Amino acid sequence: MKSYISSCADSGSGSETVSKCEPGTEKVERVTRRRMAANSRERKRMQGLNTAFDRLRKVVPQWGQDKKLSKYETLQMALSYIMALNSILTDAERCGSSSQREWLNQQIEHFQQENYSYLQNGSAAELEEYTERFFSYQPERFQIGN
DNA sequence: TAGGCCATCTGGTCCT
DNA sequence: AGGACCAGATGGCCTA
Repeated sequence: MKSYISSCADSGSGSETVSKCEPGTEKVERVTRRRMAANSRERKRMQGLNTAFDRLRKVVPQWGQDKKLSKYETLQMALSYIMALNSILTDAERCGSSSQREWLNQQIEHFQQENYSYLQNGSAAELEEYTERFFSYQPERFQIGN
């Protein structure tokens, strides 16, 4: 799999180890067990994090159908998506109640069209620039909690 | 082949 | 002491 230079605790997953410790002692064994347990916990933690990213990918607009968003892109998209929804809700409060539904539909459609074309043709940097321009990103407006 | 993205290992730090 | 979290290092895979 992968090779790493470590102090003495091998992962048990096929790593190549350059050992600086004397083998066979109780202390070494204990350290090794702890390191392996820590590695296992870390893998599990990262898997949980990746599961969360996958769930997030399912609820934000995608790059077309096939391209999977990277973690960075997923966070950027989630940010712009939340800001867009927030913007829509904020502006909707200023609308008359009779035309509100129609206006909301127009806003949502507009967001989807604009966003989709950027996602298909633009780079991450362009998307970020677009997001700031289109939504007039103002961090202080979107602070949550204290 | 270079660069981007990712998984994994590891040691440090903080918290319980 | 041990677990959670984090950042750096490393190497594999994929794509332009």
